[in-house]
Amino acid sequence: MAKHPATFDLPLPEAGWRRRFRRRLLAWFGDNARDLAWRRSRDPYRIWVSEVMLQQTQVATVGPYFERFLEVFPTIDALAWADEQDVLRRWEGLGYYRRARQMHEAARAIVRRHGGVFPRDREAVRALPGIGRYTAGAILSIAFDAAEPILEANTIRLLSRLLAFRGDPRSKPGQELLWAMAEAVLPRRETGRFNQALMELGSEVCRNRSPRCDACPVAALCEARRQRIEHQIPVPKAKPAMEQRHEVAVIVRRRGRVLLVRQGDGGRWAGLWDFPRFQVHAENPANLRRELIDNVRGQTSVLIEPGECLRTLKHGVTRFRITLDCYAARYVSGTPNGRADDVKWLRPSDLAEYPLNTTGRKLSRLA
DNA sequence: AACACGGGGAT
DNA sequence: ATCCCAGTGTT
Repeated sequence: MAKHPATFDLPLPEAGWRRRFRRRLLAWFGDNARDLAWRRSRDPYRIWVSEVMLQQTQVATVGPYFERFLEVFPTIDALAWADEQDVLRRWEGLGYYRRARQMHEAARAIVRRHGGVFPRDREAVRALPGIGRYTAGAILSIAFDAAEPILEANTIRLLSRLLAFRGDPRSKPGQELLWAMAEAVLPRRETGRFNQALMELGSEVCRNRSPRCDACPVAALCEARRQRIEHQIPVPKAKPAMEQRHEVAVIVRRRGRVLLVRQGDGGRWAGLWDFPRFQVHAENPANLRRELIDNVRGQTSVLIEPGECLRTLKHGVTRFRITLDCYAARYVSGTPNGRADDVKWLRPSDLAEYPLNTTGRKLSRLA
């Protein structure tokens, strides 16, 4: 191992190691690359869509969304001119909906600033909303073979193990080391294929729970393997305590229509529609009923008569485990608050046209 | 550095 | 039930 810069904890590999690593990795990838939809084209737009969908989202989950999205929005131009509600509708169920809104905004920026052509310039790409260091590197290398490194979940694990890096890979110094490693191993040519090979190996062989070192083409080059500490790397993420929370959603019916509200910017499900939904604190049914009525009135100025609980769903978000009771309610009188854009009485059959979050979609089948 | 952001796959 | 996933942007 070569001498390393003073800022790093560990030495980066020297030239001979890097050469052997690349050769073995690429040979392995030639035999083991999965046939993924976004690997069938080098259109930067398609690569971009796949990379954004794949942010914090598993390959298996993205699968069905990718082709459907591209059927409806086949080009940057098509996406740029689309209605945001339509974009969100195609994203429904994928989560992290900010990604869809930012990609829509970025498409408009590409039309405005770059004539509708995806830019090749690193700074221009990084300037687009929703494209950070990883996604920029991935698109530029995969679409254009630019000499850009990548660092994401799979390669963090792989590179950490290759180096036997015992620190926290999410920390500032950990990130610096691993980005330097990602750059150090990068070849001059075919950087896109190489970066995908890194991710593939990290995903399929250098797995989180049970790494398959017996099937790994670079096991002999792996410092964690040599020390038999591959199971201890990377160190697990600190988990914030889950908080229990109780919410109520209300299906307010009036003359064959149901009341929907649109979530404001910045928070959960921004831009999506939902049934009126509130956090409640009451323990017993009588108080809960009172609280429910007050909440609906407070947010919609609508008087309701709540019926029985239709069903209870449980779901978790980042910090909360939520129990959601869904009530049917009869409209009595009043007018919903808010702009007409944000509050609507919809025919149940029209709910299909509106982007809802996943629990909202489940409840919509009761409406 | 710590958080918020979603939903589902894997064990 | 728990951890994690082809991260980004804000505080």
